[in-house]
Order: sequence, then structure tokens, then C-alpha cells
Amino acid sequence: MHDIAFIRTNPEAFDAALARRGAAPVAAKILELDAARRDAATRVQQAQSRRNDASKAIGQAMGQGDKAKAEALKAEVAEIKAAMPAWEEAEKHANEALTSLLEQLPNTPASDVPDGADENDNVEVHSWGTKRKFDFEPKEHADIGPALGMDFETGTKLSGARFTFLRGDMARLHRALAQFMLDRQTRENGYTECNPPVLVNDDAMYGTDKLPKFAEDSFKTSVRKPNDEVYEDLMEHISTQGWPATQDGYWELVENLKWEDPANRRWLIPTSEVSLTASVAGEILPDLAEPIRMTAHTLCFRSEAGSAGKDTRGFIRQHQFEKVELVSICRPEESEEEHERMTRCAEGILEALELPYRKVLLCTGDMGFGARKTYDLEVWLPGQGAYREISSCSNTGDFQARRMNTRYRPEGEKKTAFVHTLNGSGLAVGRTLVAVMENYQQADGSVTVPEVLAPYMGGVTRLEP
RNA sequence: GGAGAGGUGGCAGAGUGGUCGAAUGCGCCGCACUCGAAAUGCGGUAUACGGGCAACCGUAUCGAGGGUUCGAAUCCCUCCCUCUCCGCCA
Repeated sequence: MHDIAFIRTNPEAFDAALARRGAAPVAAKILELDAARRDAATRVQQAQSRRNDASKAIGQAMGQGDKAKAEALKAEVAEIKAAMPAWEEAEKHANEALTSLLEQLPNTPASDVPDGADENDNVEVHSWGTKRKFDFEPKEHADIGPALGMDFETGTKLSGARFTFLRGDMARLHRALAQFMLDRQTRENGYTECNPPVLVNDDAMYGTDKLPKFAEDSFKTSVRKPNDEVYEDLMEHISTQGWPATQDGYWELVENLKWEDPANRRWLIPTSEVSLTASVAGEILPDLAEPIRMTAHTLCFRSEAGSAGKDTRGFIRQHQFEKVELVSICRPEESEEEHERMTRCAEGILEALELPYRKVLLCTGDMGFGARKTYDLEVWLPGQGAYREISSCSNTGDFQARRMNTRYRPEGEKKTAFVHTLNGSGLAVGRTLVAVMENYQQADGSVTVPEVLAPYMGGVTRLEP
């Protein structure tokens, strides 16, 4: 969410910043709604003020036993009150219009983010590692996986496309990767291990800018309203609109009733960024002398609604996957440094696993909705002969903090200020498994286990067909 | 799932229709006393929005939302959450 005070004083700068992301100018519309909102609010407040004064006077008059005066004042208040609902409505409408406009606008990019339309305009910051020379044709993970316990067919049988069933040492290797990442981020990088809910409410999703714009990208639990509530809805409809003319019309009406209870539905988190970041929603944190650093290894769920036909083969793009997430909550002046640090913490995993990668600074056109600056880490996949995203580290500035109202008290200051929030993958476990398979594959179709994982593999050093 | 109790400031806790943004205590900040500290005394101590150069003023907020009323922390309705007991359960 954007700072309305900033837009008021810098409308051109605001439009210019959003234009870098390809958005049409909106500042004028925002200011118009803002002015309408404030005008209505002021009138409401003035009316309330007069009402409050009169009500106090009534209390005093009654205390002195002056009934006539009290009655006269009551009549006056009645008049004041008559004018209020119209302004209250006006304020409410302007407010809603303003909010629904603002919540659809992406974050403004940081000044050092390159302009660009899509991933082709991203800028490589550096690359690491040496691509292995193969004395055979390296295969894609999807080709060597099935013989090693990566069972796509059973996943599909149970749950459909984009679900996979891991067995044996393949499942163990997957677990080992997650364990290794989590241990590394907690023991060496100072993140606090967390185990958060993976089902969250609307507020958590909204605060981390996944709602309202990206509802289709997430799965949600559907909770039915109690039958008597649905019945009430039905009766209300019939009492206002009358009975449907035909039996079919009746069934259609029943079909179209809102059976879902929005208050009790939960979203399956698309990333534990949601749970970890929203854990500080609504709070005023002491002084943030040290950033709050949290990590969690969780399941993540994505409907992949916009990716039909993309990466349908293999383990790259699943509806359900695991990720070790990094989240930092820090002071505004420290977030850039924290962003670099967080990215380093993710890079450290790839380096420990000796997986070649490159670090990419995303251009304005490729950044996520809430980000003001993002680094992607792309791992080298020799089987595919391509770099593929394995981590994304974003600084959202105060964008999420405003949405979820998370503040801190700067030392020595009386006023609170919004925190900055950052999130990054450290790393996506499934894609790391893919990278290990493709980089550590042998001519006979086996895969050797990276050395750093030895403590987690119980003596298994190689996945054999 | 059933029965009951409850949700008030940083914390504890009073307040059941009026001058209550809210007693009191603790905590915290400042001042006084002191060589210094403790103890004591005095004063201060929520958040957001709007207006004002500012001092400051106005409005809202007592779990959330709605209602009654001239006026709601207080009365009514709905929901959420916490605690206790029973049941069930990994």
C-alpha cells in the first residue's frame, strides 16, 4: 500500500515511478478521491463535534434538573443528526474507492532497479562456480528421476498434474536438502527457526500483498456457511425478488447462493513469507536494534493459474512444493543492507552445494507486485542447458508494513514509523533437488550426493537406479 | 462437539447509560531531595486520521462488526479469540 501523504505532495514523482512498471498515471484520480474523502470526513467530524457538545450539555441540564433545556437541546441534536448519514455514506464510498484503487497498485521500484519489459531486460550482477564438463550427454532431471524414486505417475494418479510422489533415497535427499538449508540459516546466518501455520486467513494474505489481486493464484479451503445462514440468504432473496417462476429457476437460484463462509475460509500459503511476515502484523515493535530474522521450512501451494503449459514436465513447477524461506523485519535505513545480506545467505546454500549460479537484478517489468527491488538467483541446470530461478530475494520497503500496519518506535522518537520487510528463498527445496540431480548425475543414471549433505544422508552417497 | 467464565491503556485491574480516553497500582520518563543510589514526593506517560507554521484543536478507537439512545466501555444482536470442565482425537 502506498503512502497517501507522499502522493499528495509528489503526484508527478509517484506517476513517474509507476510508469516505470508500465502503469498508467493514477495520481490525479487518487488525489480526487482523497479530497472527496477528506471533505466528507471533515463534515462528519464537525457534525459529530456539535452533537457531542450538545449531548454533554444535555447531561449537565439533566443533572441540574432543567428538563425544558434538555428537551430543547435534544431537538437540536436531532436536526444535526439528520444531516449526518449522507456525509457518512459519502465518506465511506470515497474511502472504499480510494482503498480499492490503492490496493491494486504495485510497489514503486527502487531507483537503482533497471527499466525493462520482461526477464530479457534483467541484469546479471555476477555468476559463481564452474559449469561441469560432462563426458556424456547430461540428461534432464525428469528423464533420470523416475528410475531414482521421483515418481511422476503416482503423483498424477493421486492428485493430478503438477504433483509428484518421491520415494526412497530420493525422498531422503529432498529432506536432507531442507534440513541442511534450515540448519545453515539458523546456525550460521542468525535466523530464528519458525514453524508457522500453512493455512492462513484473509488478513495475512492481504498484508503480504497476495490479496486481493492474486486470489486466483492461491488455493483456499472452502468452508460452508451453516445451513440456516444459507436459508436466510435464500429467504432474503425471495422476499425482495420474489419466487423464481420455474423449478429450474429455483435450483439455479440455490446454485448461485453464496455457500462459502468467507470469515472461516483459509488460504494455503503460496510461500511462508506470508506466515512469517504477517506474524508481526498490527504490532508496534520496540526499537528494532537488530532486524528480526525468521526462517521456516514449509509446504507451499500455488495454483499456477497463469502458467498453463509451462514446465509441465518434471519437478520444476509443482502445485505443492517445499521451501526454506527467509524473512527480515528491519528499520527503513537498514533494509538495503539487509537485502544484500539476505541474498548472500541464499547464495551460501548454492555455494555449499557447489551448484553454479548467477545473480540477477530484476528489471521493473519482471518484479513482483510488492517488491521495490529483487534479486533472483538462477541455478545452472546442465540437463536443460539453462539457468533456472531457484531463489528470489525482495525488499518490499514499507509496502507490506503499511498494508498490515506494522510499526516500530525509532530510538528517542515519540512517533512510530513503518518497518521495512524483506523476504527471500533460501532456497526452494524442490528446485534444489532438481539442480543436484542434473549437476551430480553420472553416465549410468545415478546421482552422487553433495558432500555437505553427508550428515543428513545416513551413509547414502549415491542415488542408484 | 457440549457446558460455563471472560476479553478495558506497556502490565495488573476498577468502571453497568452523561463532564470517561477511562480510577488505582506497577512499569517507564522528567524533576525535587541525595556526595551518589535506594526510598519518598511532584509532574508526565496510547494510537490513528483531519485541521494548524506552531502552541494546540477536532474526530475515532475499551476483542471485531452492527443496533438502541440526545448520549454507549456500560444495554441488545452477530462474530472472533482466551480460559475452565466434559467428550473426541494425532
